[in-house]
Amino acid sequence: MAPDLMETHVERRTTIADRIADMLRADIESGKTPPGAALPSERELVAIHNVNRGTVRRSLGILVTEGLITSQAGSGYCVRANKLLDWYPGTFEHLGLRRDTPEAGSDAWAADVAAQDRTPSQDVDVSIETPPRLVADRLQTPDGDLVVLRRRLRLVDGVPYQIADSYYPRDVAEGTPIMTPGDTTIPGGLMAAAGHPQIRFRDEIGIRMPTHGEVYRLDLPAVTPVGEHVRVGYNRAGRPVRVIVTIVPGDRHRIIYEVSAE
Amino acid sequence: MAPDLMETHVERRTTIADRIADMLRADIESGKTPPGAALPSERELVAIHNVNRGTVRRSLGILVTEGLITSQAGSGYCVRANKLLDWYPGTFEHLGLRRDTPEAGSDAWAADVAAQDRTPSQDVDVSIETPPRLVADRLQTPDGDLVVLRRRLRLVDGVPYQIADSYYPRDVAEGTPIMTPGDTTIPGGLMAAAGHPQIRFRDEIGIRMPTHGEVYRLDLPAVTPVGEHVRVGYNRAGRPVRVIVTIVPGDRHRIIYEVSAE
DNA sequence: CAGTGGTCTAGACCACGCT
DNA sequence: GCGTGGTCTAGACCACTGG
Repeated sequence: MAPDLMETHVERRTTIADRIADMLRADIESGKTPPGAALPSERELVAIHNVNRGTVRRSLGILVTEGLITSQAGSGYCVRANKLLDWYPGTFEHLGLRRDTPEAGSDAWAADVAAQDRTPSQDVDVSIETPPRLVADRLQTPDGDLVVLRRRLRLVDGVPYQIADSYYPRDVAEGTPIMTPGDTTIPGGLMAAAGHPQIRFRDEIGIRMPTHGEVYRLDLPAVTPVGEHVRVGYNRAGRPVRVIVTIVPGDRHRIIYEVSAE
Repeated sequence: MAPDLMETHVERRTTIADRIADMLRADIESGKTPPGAALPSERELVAIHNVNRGTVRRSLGILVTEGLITSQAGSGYCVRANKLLDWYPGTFEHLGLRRDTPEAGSDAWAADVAAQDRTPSQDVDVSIETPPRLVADRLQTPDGDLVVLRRRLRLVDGVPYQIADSYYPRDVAEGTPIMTPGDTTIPGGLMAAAGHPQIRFRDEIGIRMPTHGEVYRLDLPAVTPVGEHVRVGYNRAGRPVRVIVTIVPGDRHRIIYEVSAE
């Protein structure tokens, strides 16, 4: 083992792997290893620090866990680079409605993205399915009832950024523009067009690790946490008419609410 | 290697460690290994499955990463149990204010916890420090200026649940109840008492992995993502008078916003 | 084809928990 | 003092990437 790694080994409660990770992290944060740049290979680090490959792998594992680097078998490790997008799921100014209002429909997101000088796009498809229990509970549909599912994958500059799946009771959606697949824009919003303008909504935000399916759809690097944003929308009669489940990778988003009391 | 582990090794793209993790996970999800129960020791699993200890450690590492189990050196692995707490950082009904209003002060949280039949408590201390840049930017204080920091660790049933650190410009806080350490309750709220009632706020929510310090203060199991909730509060003059940074472990919370348009 | 990360084996020593 | 998890070593084979 290299002497510089050995010296502090006894006095501190830090492992060799920790200290190698610290050095690599310092190089990344100082800009010496810029975003996109390749790191030394595992076997090079073995030679540099005179330690075992398992130890080097543990060091790199720490940085992968922190989301600083990614690995690709056959190629190597490189520094990650992701720009944060500000997402405004609900913005209210002075009791008036501004950006993503209950009425505004789905282009509020596209407008937000464009306002940040980036290019939005969406993959949309529509199907009829049995909803997960979380959704059935919130839509108050009987057990086993089918609902309309409008699946969206939202991209920014061609990179997947969000999964936004909307669930509607069949009587609300059928025969309305909601059933139209593709990235369509309806003035006034989908819900108003369906005769159920949204008057109130309730947002729940959970923080968790992604499922395998989400990792695949969003092309997530390992160990990136996601937000699960569940919006239940209600019509004038107080009936829940839509549930939107949005999966928001933590490395690409900042969620913003603006609220005013007068 | 045990034959049952070897059989599927070639046909599927799953590792031995994956399959041992799958078996352990199935036992946890079926309730065969209930919350709080101990898992077999690493060396027992080595004997059971006839594989190397490193492989067993990788299996257990998968479950630790998923947040299903915790490890304790000298003792063993056990199944985790954590109840979710609903947190309402901003709840507005019919344009009126309900729970945590800009005016209501810090006991809104305690009230929410109590409403869920659980017992809140807080550790509070106050100091004067140079704020992190994220806070200085939002308070619009000159570089290097000192601010008042009110540090809170919020506990539920004696278990750490949130870190809530509030930052105030010195002229706003000094000579007011804000400077009082300990878990005090001020009717009408701290900000109103200081002569700066909050009229508007802006919430930013980021999702990330915790820092080492947060892991320690919140006693987090490995690989638990957190939400970083930053609230900037403004007074009538539109001046930012408070920044609250709340660290919310994902395994203990669901964040809820309720918004109404009429 | 040479090099890379991913996985696995078979040992070892340490600090810490429990009893 | 025995068993536990935490760390480290020194090998090995595989699938994949890239020139």
